[in-house]
Amino acid sequence: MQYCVSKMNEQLKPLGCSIDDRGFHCDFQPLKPGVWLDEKKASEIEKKVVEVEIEGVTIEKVPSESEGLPKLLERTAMYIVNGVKAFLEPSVRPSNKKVGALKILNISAHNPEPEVRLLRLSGVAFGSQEELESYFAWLREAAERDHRVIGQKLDLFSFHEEVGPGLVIYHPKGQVIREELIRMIREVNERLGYREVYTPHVYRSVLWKISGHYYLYRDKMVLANVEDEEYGLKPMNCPGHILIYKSRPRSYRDLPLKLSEFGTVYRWEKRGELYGLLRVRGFTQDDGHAFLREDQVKDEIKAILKEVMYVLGLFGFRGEGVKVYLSTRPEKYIGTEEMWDKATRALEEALKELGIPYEVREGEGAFYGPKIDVHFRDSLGRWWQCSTIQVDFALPERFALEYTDRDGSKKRPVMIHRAILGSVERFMAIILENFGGRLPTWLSPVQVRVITMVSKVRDYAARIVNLLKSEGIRVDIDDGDETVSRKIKRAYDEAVPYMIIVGMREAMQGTITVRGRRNLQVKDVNPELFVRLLKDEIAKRSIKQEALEKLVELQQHSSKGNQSF
RNA sequence: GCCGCGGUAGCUCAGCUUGGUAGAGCGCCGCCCUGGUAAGGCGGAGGUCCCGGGUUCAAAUCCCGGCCGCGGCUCCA
Repeated sequence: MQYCVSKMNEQLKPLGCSIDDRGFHCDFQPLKPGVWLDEKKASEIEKKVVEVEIEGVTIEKVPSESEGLPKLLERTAMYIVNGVKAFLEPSVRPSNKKVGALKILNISAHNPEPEVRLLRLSGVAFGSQEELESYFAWLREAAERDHRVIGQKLDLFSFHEEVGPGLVIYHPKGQVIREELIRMIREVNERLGYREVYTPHVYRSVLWKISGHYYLYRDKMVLANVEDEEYGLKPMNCPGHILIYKSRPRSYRDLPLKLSEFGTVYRWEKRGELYGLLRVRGFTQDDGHAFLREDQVKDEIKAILKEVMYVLGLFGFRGEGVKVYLSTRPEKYIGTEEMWDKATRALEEALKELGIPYEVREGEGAFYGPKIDVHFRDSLGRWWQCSTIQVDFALPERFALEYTDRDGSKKRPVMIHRAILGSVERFMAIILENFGGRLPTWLSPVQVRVITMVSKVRDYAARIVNLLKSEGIRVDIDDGDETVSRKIKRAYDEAVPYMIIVGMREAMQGTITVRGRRNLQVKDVNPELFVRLLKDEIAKRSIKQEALEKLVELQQHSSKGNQSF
């Protein structure tokens, strides 16, 4: 690639190539300002790379000449390909195998240093055209599952110019999903002993000066001057919770003190970094802070970890699809080595005692304490990090937190920050993509849709709707004068998990026809039976259509001539 | 913030190269059909062509600026 490009345009000097899980990136330095490539050129390059005969060409590794090269190339290995200098990251091994298929997906600028502007070609390469095709199929699949597309199609949320970029407006159906997620975490918090609090969105900046955010993250904070005083929107919930701790003297008997909040925070991310619900400027964390004695850290971590695994498991993220990382003391840190060792050991022991496999990331901890991050893999094979458990020595210090120990001496508590979903909006985006919009019943904004076959059964349909409503099931009705197949298509398009179809036959018998996902349908169902099974499926927060499966099973045992398509 | 691309009906998009009557499909509304399982038929309404400025007799179309979005880069306590 580097060889081909430099042959095509002498003004572009190859500067390196790296590979990650999304493909390759090749960087070039334009020798004159204004030298650039467009899409037309890119497709010429694609052709040329595939055609070029490099089989048998000697690729010679030569010692990097450090002179005259930008600093960023110091670690890059240099090769000579047919007399042209090329560079590869040390992790990328050279090969003179023929490239079967190549696609340049993006031409962009790469600024490794503020002054250096490189041309970056990003794309994918495969041994054969077929592999490239299947990659495209995957890309199309991912595009169809894009949460921004689903969010609009299912009427969940929207963004508006008048509101501002990165600020989400939730529609009724989107809010149902938010509320269900929050309700689930609320139950988790209850089990863990966290008590929910509520704190304001705006604070005098002095609070952010004490916490240190004002100095470190000022450019990401929303600040406003009102009546000659500066206020700031909260970028984090912890200072608010710390003030609750500080509102009265604390004794060792008061610990652990655990506070939780679904706190909406604002972080002014740069324009280009915003991305649907995955990266926004205002979002809600399922935040929680525990104030602990050192001897309480391990148990707390264990309890949280168990719940994290439970929550991820609810969505089918488990086993090989979950990875846990323990990040240890970085070079720059606060607190004493002894504190760090104790805390890190507590995290490690917690993981070991629970039998959770984990990987240590040496020196990757935050400056204020070690942490555990949990990653999981979605149905498209992508990895995400949402849950985090962080030990913090810094904030107790900055806010001079203390408690009176058994012997009357003043001690400093340890803080744990934890979030299971992380950001509710981000988590929502991930599960929307994971399920392709077809959410489990408990999360579905509309759980059941009643569909009429003829207008004569409207009263019967209304009775069924009322029955479900009275049982707390989210139900709506489609009783317009349209064909049944049209209504069924609409329900599928809107990702409604269950349809109840009623016609003359059902109205006469006092039964319903239940249709679920994957074209599965059961006739002659007793409405009360369905309600019971459905409530059970919802209460268990199952990701499967358990009610439907049970109906199918029951039907197979009976001799009635039911059918499933 | 940087590089590239884009913004036309509620949605998806065509028209823009070459300036001169604003288009399609879906959705919506109405009528017909009273339906048995993933788009029934016919008709109708619906537009500040993102905003501001410029060029021109004339701008959705060409030029400049802004806003918003998209793909990357950088960043993500």
